[in-house]
Amino acid sequence: MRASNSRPTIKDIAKVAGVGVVTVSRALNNKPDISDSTRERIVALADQMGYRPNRHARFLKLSHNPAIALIIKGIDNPFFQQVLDPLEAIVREKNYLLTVVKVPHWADEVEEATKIVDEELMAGAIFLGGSFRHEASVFKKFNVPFVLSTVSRLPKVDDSAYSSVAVDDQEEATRAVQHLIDLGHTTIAALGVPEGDASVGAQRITGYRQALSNAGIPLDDDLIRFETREQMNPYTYEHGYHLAKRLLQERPDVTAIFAIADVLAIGAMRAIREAGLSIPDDMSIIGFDGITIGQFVEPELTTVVQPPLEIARLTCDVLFEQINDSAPVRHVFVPATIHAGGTTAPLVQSGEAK
Amino acid sequence: MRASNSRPTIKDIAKVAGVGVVTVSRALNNKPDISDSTRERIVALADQMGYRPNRHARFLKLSHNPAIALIIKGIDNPFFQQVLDPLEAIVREKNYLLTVVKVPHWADEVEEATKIVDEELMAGAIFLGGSFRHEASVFKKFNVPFVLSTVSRLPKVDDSAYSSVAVDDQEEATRAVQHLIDLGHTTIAALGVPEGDASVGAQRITGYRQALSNAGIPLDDDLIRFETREQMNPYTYEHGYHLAKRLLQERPDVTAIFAIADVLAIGAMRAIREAGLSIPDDMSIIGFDGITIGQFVEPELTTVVQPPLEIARLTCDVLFEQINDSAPVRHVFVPATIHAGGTTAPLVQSGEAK
DNA sequence: TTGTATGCGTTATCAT
DNA sequence: ATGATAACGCATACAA
Repeated sequence: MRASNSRPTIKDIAKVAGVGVVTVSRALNNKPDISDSTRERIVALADQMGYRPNRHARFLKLSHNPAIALIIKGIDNPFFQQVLDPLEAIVREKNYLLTVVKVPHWADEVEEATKIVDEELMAGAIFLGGSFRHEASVFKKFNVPFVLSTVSRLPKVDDSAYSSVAVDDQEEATRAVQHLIDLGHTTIAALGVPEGDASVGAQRITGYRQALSNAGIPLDDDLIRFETREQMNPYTYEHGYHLAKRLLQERPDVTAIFAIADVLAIGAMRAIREAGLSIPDDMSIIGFDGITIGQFVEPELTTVVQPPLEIARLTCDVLFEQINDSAPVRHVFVPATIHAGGTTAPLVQSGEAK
Repeated sequence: MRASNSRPTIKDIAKVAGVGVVTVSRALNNKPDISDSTRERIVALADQMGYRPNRHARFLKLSHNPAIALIIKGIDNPFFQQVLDPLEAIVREKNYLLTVVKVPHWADEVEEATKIVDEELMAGAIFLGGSFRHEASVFKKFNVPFVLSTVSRLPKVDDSAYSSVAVDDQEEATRAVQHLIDLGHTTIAALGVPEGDASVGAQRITGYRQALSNAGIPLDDDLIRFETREQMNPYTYEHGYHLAKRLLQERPDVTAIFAIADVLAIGAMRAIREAGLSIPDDMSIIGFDGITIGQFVEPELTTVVQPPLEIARLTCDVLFEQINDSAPVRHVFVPATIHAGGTTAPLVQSGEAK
């Protein structure tokens, strides 16, 4: 039953067609130096015999494997799905195979990627998300082109060591918080980057601090909420829920929340409702990402929208120009937009809070 | 720059170590017939030289590729993510590589799968979701074990042609609709399986009809809503929203909705709110799947919960017992449970609707 | 315990 | 235009 032994090889086809293997190879790969008549004959025969090329054999010889590894960490965030989808389409369109490797959020994504890429002799890699705690050295091991998607600056690593396509997380976060400040809020909490995350989470928090600082609002670290439970994905509705639950208990003076991800915001919204507060009248909240579900919760989520299609397209552009043309590393920033939903409102100046 | 030419092979290691290639091969694969001292020496050397086995070479020889293809159609449904995640973990734990192939919902998933599996000489395949319009014949082409996950009965195909792990979609749908009937509803609409879908969608609609029939409620096909726009994924919030929007305009007599997927239900909830109706007082709605976000919308979604972990585990069980022990095909049904949220309520007997 | 020779399916080189 | 042969990296049967 465990067939596959029955699969015809070019040798079999050659035998049946009464030609040499190399002729078959040429016919199947649209190479020159072969008469149209024999080509057609062979192609038809191969099709009829149910021939499939053996990638292992082919790429053992060619040592060029048209495959891209897509390393994705923290898949739970639906936003990644929204960029993964077009990414996959584009890669396939270029006749490359995309191998998606999900790594648990506590694992070392670069380590995993190196292994896969090396063993499979892949042509390149894309890191979607991820929290890079790495030193520059780990990227040295990487001997194929790679791009960081939705991740921009890496604090410990020199720009020249990698490429990236992302929104300016810090800048956009500042704008988001500025939006809350413009509405009159001054006691603004932030949810929640775990310590040690050296990536988008940290940058968005930096943006938060920046906005407060710009506005002359004193920083209060107690308002920056996160949790560091091991083996727990920080980008989940649950996490946002728990963070907000505690926040509301401990800090009834808060009137607005900046969540570094929509999933956290949506989880927080439930906690806010459970606390008997109304959104946005008693509590404003703004998210980050622009995931689809944000438009279907009540009220519709106000958030910083990252353009998934554009990110996907640019990621592929940068990657393939490195693969095909040996182009140098590049850092692309794409603009985000604030989508005004119904979760933010001007601060009501009165003492009736709580 | 495009290195990978620099990767050491066992030949290089053998040269440096002053031994034969076969000794290296044995050392690296923990084979017997090799002294511990040389093994350790070689392993250390390989590590130091940054050796990585070349899968192409290895599996060209072995013609057994420890890789599983995961074909997933209609990825937009978040429920698939919830089973994909543990699935991936289990497969990796068994030291198999999982290649996820997403196919657009209008493509032929079996065709795609056959190609990949053949070319990569994969050991097996898992179909996650999908709408199988196929005749039995297409499965004959498949010469490796495969399992349909979250899909049970295929109308046109004999049971002996495939394995499956899923809830009993028809039965559970009947229970869901029965739940609405028990609350006193009689004018119950259903959202939305496109015509031609021969899979879970159709079965859940069949379950809906069954429930009405059991209760002696006359069937009204106008209450079964779906759309057949080409190239449009039916399992989205948007789709549910549009279906409900029209339904509410055309049929103000409806008091309850059965959605064949949670995404549709959640999309519909927005349409219901926009129509000025309250959930569940003016309109009850029940979903199917048990996606996480259902617990974070307001009110919390009442739904039929499929157990993703159990489905993932059983899918792997069935697949690997076929791969390793040549076990026969098997059909596993897992029980679902109705999660009582806040979107269903007893019918209020009065004329104030609308 | 270790090494030599062979072949997996394919493509490139060099012939004819 | 076509074919014989070598080579890709690895693992196995067999010999030493």
